[in-house]
Amino acid sequence: MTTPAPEGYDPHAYAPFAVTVDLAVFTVREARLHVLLVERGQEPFRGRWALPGGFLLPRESADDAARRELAEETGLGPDTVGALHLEQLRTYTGPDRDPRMRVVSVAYAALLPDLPEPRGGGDAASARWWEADAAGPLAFDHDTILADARDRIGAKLEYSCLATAFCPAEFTLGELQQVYETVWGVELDRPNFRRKVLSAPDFVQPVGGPPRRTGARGKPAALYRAGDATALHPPLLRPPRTDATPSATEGHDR
Amino acid sequence: MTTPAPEGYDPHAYAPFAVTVDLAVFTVREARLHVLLVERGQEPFRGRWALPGGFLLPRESADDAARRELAEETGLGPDTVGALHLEQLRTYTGPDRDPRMRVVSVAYAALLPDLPEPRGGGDAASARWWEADAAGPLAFDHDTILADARDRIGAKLEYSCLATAFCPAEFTLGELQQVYETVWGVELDRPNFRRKVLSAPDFVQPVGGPPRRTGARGKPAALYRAGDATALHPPLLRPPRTDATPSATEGHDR
DNA sequence: CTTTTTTATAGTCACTCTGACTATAAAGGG
DNA sequence: CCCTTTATAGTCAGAGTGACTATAAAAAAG
Repeated sequence: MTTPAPEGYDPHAYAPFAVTVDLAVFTVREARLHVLLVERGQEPFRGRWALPGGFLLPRESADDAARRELAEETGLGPDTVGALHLEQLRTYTGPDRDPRMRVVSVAYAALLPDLPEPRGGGDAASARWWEADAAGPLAFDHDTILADARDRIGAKLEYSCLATAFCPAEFTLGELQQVYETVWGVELDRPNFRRKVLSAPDFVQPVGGPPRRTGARGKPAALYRAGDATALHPPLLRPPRTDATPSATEGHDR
Repeated sequence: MTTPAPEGYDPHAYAPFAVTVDLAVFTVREARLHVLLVERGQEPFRGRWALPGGFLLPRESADDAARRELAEETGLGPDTVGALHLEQLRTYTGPDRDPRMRVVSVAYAALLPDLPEPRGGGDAASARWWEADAAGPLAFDHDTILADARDRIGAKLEYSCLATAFCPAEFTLGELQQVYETVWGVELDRPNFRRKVLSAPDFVQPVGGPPRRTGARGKPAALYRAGDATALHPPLLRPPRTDATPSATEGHDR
């Protein structure tokens, strides 16, 4: 940056911006994709739901700010928040995206296993999970951010090992498949899914010991934990949708 | 953003940041990947090379700023700049990335066909193409940005139709293959490459008329232009490198 | 003008991967 | 004890891929 650097270099000669982070926090519960939203307590968009987020502190990176805000909104311990998958999505810079002032926002996507209801700790008076499809019109440009985040997550499931971030430490292949089916909105063939996951090196590793027994019906499933790989070879391509879905990875800025 | 919104909402109560865009502008010339760099005229990093870029104007989006800066640095007409492929990479927010002040930078990658030397118009006194592998230590965190940009471009060639952005309006399959080989740093089998490109729907369309005749040696190649597709089905996966290359898509923020 | 060289394009073939499907195993419920 | 449910194993045809060979169309060499 700053290539055509100014002479005296007075910081106030350049337009100051407020910088925030916005978080699209996803989980899969009851076979549906959920997103964490908070209700706004004041204008603008008072009473509307919004993605959690907040301002960067003066000496804080956006990654740090995202983890801090996430801990505040969810009440998760810093150990949990420090370990979870957090991915920078893109930055939204439309000049009118906040009616009060010029704000650029660095958006993140975070993936969580199914957890108990968030404790509305910190400043978020009311935070709760919403089914992603039912997330009404949100404040600011958060509908756009949410849609971009869903697209990105869906795409990354294909060629990364991201899906395990939705699962608890130990999980069955059925649970992992449920993640794919929920995010993609398709049904997958179980033996084929199994074959592909197990043939991808280091995607999952079997965990010894007896299978977990919840009040489930059929044959108990073997447990796995996430492997060391981060990329998926070969990729797990989602079946082509009959209705042409434009990939929507391109173009818009606000 | 701004969920825990303040009461009186004084903009100066929140840390102001300067916001810039940085551009990693790539082209393929003589079978090598090149990147556009500018030499810094003042401190810090005086005399070092850097990615072109600059500050956002008060009512300008980052996309607009990127196109404006690109036009200024390259001397390209607004029509050309308006049409080229510009992709937001990620935003760099390390608190110490600029020693003078707090600057967050939205990084973009841009792809150009091989063009004559940039006219150092605008404020960039000296802008020139550097071979990407020979781009020495750059100013600020631009080495990181450049490396991230190369990773991203290489990955996107696999599953998008991005490669045509490196080619002129009409190109041969050999030229398109050269783009893949240069960016990936591998050699590809020509008949197989041809088969895959032509079988991908709407990746390229043949252009009628006589083949272009430069002083080339062998049988003249048919010309194609970019098709309507933006995504590539099936993807054109790069051959697995013998030396394990970590995908480097994850993690670092500055 | 013929031959050689060079590049583009067509075609082959074995192997792998994939999707669709069937079969068996291990649990719980009646 | 049989039936239902879920997990896991296996099968098979077709698509896709990598490695390779063959032919076509140009320019350069002789």
